[in-house]
Amino acid sequence: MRVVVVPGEDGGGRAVVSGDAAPGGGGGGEVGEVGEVTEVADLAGWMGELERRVGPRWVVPSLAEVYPALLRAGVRLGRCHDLGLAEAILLAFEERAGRPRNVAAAWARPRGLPEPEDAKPQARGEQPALFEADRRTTPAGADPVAQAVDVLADQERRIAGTARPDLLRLLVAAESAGGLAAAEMTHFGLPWRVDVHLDLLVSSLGPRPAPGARPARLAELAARISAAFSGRPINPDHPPSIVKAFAREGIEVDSARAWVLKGVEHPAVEPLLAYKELARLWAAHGWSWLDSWVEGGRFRPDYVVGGVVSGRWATRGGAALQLPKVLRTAVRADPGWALVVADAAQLEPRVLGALSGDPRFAEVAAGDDLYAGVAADAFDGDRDRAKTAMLSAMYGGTSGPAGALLAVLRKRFPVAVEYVEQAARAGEAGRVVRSRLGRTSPPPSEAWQERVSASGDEEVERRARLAARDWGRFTRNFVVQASAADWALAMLASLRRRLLGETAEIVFFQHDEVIVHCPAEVAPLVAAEVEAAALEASRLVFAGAVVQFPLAASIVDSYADAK
DNA sequence: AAGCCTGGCGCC
DNA sequence: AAAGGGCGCCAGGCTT
Repeated sequence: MRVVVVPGEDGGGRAVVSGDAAPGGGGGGEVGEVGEVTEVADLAGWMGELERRVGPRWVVPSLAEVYPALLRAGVRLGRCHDLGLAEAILLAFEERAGRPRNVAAAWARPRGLPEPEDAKPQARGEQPALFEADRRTTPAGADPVAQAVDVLADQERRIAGTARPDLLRLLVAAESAGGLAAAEMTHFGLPWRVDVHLDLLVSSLGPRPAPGARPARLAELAARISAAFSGRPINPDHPPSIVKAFAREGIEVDSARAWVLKGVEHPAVEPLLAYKELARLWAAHGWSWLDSWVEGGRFRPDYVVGGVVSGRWATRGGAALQLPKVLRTAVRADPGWALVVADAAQLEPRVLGALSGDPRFAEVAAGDDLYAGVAADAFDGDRDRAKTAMLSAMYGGTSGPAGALLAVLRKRFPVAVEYVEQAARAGEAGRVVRSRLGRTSPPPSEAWQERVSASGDEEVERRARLAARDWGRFTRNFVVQASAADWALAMLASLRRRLLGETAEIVFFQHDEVIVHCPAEVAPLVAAEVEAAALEASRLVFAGAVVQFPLAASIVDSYADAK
């Protein structure tokens, strides 16, 4: 059973029960009978009750808008279809990404895509039209629930009309499960020991400075930097002034990046590198970060499901996906509880192996360490060179030794390398590419089209080639990154479903890594479910692939102790 | 003052 | 032959 729900005001809403689509989508994904619309005063209570009794698949315009309030009311949902998330995937698939046609989709649109001119944000308080007119089959002003039913049917029809409706259906289901998991992760929060974090800040930066002042340790380093430049005051936070200061000493550097400075012989280098590292900690994850993001021993970032075109998540505020490794020690299980930390090892090269079906690659990738296997087969056991070669294949790197290493890789694993090169050629030609499940790369902009097709002097044509290659690198990486995101999302969805009846909270998910917080005695079961979820994701996303996707779980007290 | 850009660096 | 993909966030400094 499916229940379509559109929230209204003051915690109420409207709902309608809708029949299930014909099994297997053989009937073209028609929505079955639609019942009477129910006016609900206490939406959370009503949904909680129905969830317990029936456990339907809920259909909502936007989980991000509905689910947090339900969670606060103590209601968790098992299964869901988020119309906005599904719409974003379908519009991209149909190469119409610029025109989301309902508010939820506009909200959920991956960042980085151009804002459509006709999708200006609604004024506050104004009741937005749920759907734009272009595809509406119900009359203007019709019940929003009826419109949602209509959109659901439309989406199912569009999915059924694709070459692989099974894969796209899986992607849409996984995306919605991700929407549920994301809201739950924010609700539960990542356990965060403020005292541990504060100790770390004080021991590395000194006591918390007054507002507007620099921490003592940074001020000392700044003084040492200025002293090293003949006492002339230098602002270490201003890269151009650092470049100029070195130039005055007769040292030409073309940037003030840490890795550039590492190659410079000068007394200012050591304090500068130390300053950069500490300034980063202070600015990005210092006292004000703690004030803003950690409350009651929990870090609660806002996750943006599908926020990256490849299907990776983004976050809004809190920089949750860039937690520096030194801070992992602040992530601790509650007393009597444990963290189950699981990380898919070498996910992207494994994904490339599975996508391409390269038989020799599958053979050497069988072991725990894929790069070691590739090295033994093609690089005289030199793991670093094997890794560089693989990364070049997936990222399009060509500088330094990368080109030559890639040539070796191509000779030994022609099928795997051809897979990404074909994606690169598609991008260079302005075509879209798709992930394993059908997540589709955005089409290049019109500005790109013009630049690439420009003809004229040598410089213009050189720029055209560069622009084409830039986009080729993007699509080359997209097929791997987005298919890895497919797998990770399917794994998360599977894990979430497996843990629904347990006392266990998924509290963190970062591209290829997941953290579960649970009572210590439940941890072994959770670890087993993590591995089962990885197997299930592999079976669903890469059916028949020889390549394995190990997801080893470790049970720890502190995130810093994982692996 | 607010918005945008750049350089830089954290994570995958 | 070929400038390694994706993000978020910060400070500084520019423009509006």
